[in-house]
Amino acid sequence: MRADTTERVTDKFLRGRGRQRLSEDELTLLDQTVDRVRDLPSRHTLVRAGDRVRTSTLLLDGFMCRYMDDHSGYRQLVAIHVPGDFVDLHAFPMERLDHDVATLSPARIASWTHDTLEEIVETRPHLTRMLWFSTLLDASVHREWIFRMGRLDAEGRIAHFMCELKVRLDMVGMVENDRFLLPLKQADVAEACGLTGVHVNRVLRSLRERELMIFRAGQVTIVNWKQLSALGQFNPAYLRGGL
Amino acid sequence: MRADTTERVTDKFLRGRGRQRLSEDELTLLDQTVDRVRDLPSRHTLVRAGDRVRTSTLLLDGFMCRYMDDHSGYRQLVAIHVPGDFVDLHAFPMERLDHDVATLSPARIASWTHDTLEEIVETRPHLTRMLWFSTLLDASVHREWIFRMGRLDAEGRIAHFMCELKVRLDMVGMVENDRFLLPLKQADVAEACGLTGVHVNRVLRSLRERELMIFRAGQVTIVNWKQLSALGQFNPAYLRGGL
DNA sequence: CGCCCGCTTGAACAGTGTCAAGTGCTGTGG
DNA sequence: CCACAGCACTTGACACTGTTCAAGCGGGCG
Repeated sequence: MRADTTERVTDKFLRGRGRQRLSEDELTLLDQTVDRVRDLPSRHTLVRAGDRVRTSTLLLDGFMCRYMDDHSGYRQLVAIHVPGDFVDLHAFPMERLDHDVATLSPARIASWTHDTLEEIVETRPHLTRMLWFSTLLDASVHREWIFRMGRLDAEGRIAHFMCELKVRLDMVGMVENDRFLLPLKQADVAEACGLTGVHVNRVLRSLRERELMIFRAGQVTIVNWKQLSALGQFNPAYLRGGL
Repeated sequence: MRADTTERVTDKFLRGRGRQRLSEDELTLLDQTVDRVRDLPSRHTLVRAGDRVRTSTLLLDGFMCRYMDDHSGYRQLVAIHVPGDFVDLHAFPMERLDHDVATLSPARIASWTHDTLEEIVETRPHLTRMLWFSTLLDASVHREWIFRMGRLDAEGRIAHFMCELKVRLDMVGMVENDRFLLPLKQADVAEACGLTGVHVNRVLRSLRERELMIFRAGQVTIVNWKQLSALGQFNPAYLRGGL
């Protein structure tokens, strides 16, 4: 499909989030030290909670998520990832993860061994700091999710979730005319927002009927950004890392 | 009360969470480069969202929190901090924060200038990695909070919250006989758990009557750890960073 | 063609929020 | 020493949001 086999794997990394602070040299280093690039099928688990992890993964194409299971086997998504995101860079300092990492759609990923990252930390303070920064952006998003779950009702949560995805996808050039592909089931949205699938269905209908947004057939159309972002109390500052 | 004016400021840092990986040398360096140690009154705001931050703070004594406000002025706590926690180390790579940082009780803090941290990053790769690690532990806690809000009911959330505090305070020697001081109002617990103060009150009563735990007069007594941790689906692994 | 999965809808119900009133400390001033 | 104010906590009645359970729909794919 894409004719970009020569595209650098770091092409989307930190786009719109301080990428300009990465030197050409640093990007090249990352590109040249990639261990592996590969494709994963949809709904494939890449890392399981508790596993010892020896590589870290950058998402090049597709959607991934991180989640935790409760006692009854229900999932709670704790993060969703779009192209350009390091999905488990935190595994480098942590060694083990407290959650699973999986694809939501077919995905293309690049990975670096932790030995390579070790060497970067030893020799490249500025690049190290940018990698650190990128894991902290994830933490900002986590905090916003806590806010979303703690203070917003079902409509607000879904509105906020969609607003976040719109801005994040926009940063990597994946939104056109307020429209973007989102290969998620309603049940996935429910798992991300702490709701049941049934209720997500009802809220989506309401948002559609009130002409705020449409989510259908794996595609989102933002119809009324102003009202939607107000409903979700959405302020995109947290996605940019305050730079 | 405490006769430890000669105590190192880093005394509690990362205790129970990989502290043994910090060398004596590294701890000494941190101790010697402290910029300021000072006391803050209760309910004092240290950093406001959006402020440019030039120092980072380690909590020595007392309780602090980080929170975000919603449109109607209601708060959502996104983190709570106990002695030994760096409360805003993430401000070093981020420069600005997306949330406020405040004390919940009188507190004693130590701070380092970002210039000092910059120098550490330039010259001390291993220490840098440990500082990075410590910010990732915060992120683990964030994820657990997302899970708490998304998948647990009111009882589960409060049980989980109290279990987390018990383990974290235990790591820094602040629990005796399943009992610890917690200078929070019921309204604070509500803000941490995404509930109303009224409902927190009811749940606390129920937990007390069922002899799972007692929270009264700023003190928590865990009566039945097994049942309480089961109710909160609590597994402390995320607090130790998988080491 | 028929099955399966994801989406849709309805009805009854449970959990949590809201509103309002009341209790019991603790600290303060007369 | 008592009266009172203020604050956190407590309780009850009621409304509402979201869940649960159950049934039906529709389109893609073997």
